[in-house]
Amino acid sequence: MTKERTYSKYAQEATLLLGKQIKLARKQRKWSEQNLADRAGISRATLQKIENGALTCAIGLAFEAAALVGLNLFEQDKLPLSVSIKNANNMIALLPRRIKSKTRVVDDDF
Amino acid sequence: MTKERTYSKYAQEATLLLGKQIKLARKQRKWSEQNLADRAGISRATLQKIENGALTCAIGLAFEAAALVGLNLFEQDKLPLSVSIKNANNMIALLPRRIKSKTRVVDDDF
DNA sequence: TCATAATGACCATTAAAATAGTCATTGCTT
DNA sequence: AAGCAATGACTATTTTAATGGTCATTATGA
Repeated sequence: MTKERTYSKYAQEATLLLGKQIKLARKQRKWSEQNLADRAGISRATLQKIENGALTCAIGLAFEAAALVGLNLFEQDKLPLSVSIKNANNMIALLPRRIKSKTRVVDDDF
Repeated sequence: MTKERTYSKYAQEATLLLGKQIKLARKQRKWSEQNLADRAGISRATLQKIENGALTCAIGLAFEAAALVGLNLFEQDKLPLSVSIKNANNMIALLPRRIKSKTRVVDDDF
């Protein structure tokens, strides 16, 4: 028995939703799986996993496919991603460089 | 020479932004890297890659970390993710099951 | 109707991620 | 001021993803 990894419902649903949105956008563009896979530079098998919400796929490949079909990740902040990145960096810079955890983490691996 | 994979600027920035947002939220919660890694059930090395915007990390692991620090992916649609998934499925069901690509894909692998 | 190609599902192989471990540095707390 | 723990970086090993291939099915365009 290989160590079974568990994912939160949220992570599962977010990944699945991304995949479904990619699939929908691809079909709206009338692109076949192979067509989009070629554009993204990935195999059709991998694209199928992405569209099916596989949690193990590389995030860069999934985001690449999403970008190709015109999906807008992080649409909430209407700012360019580069600006949002800088904003996040600025926020991080305001916080202590090192965090001393007060809390102990519970080991619920039983 | 291993075949070098290229990513669009958009995929790179989206991945980096997600990582920075995770890092920021983690610090705001005063969690150390090890602390969050333990909660997510991943190694500290992997969490570092995620926070640094590595494109190769498993999307499920990244989303898991994001969920743990309270990030809201897909915030634009205020609906529960499960509802959004169903909506996407309904939209997909309205489209032809198979797409006959008219366009040929250009092979720019030179 | 009919041929074609899109889809879904496998499998074996190869490439790469995830891990545990280590080490040096240095910020934070007391 | 001092000790400790957080961070950043790296390595070898194990685990797993990504690939290319195949095959059956069947929706779709001609």
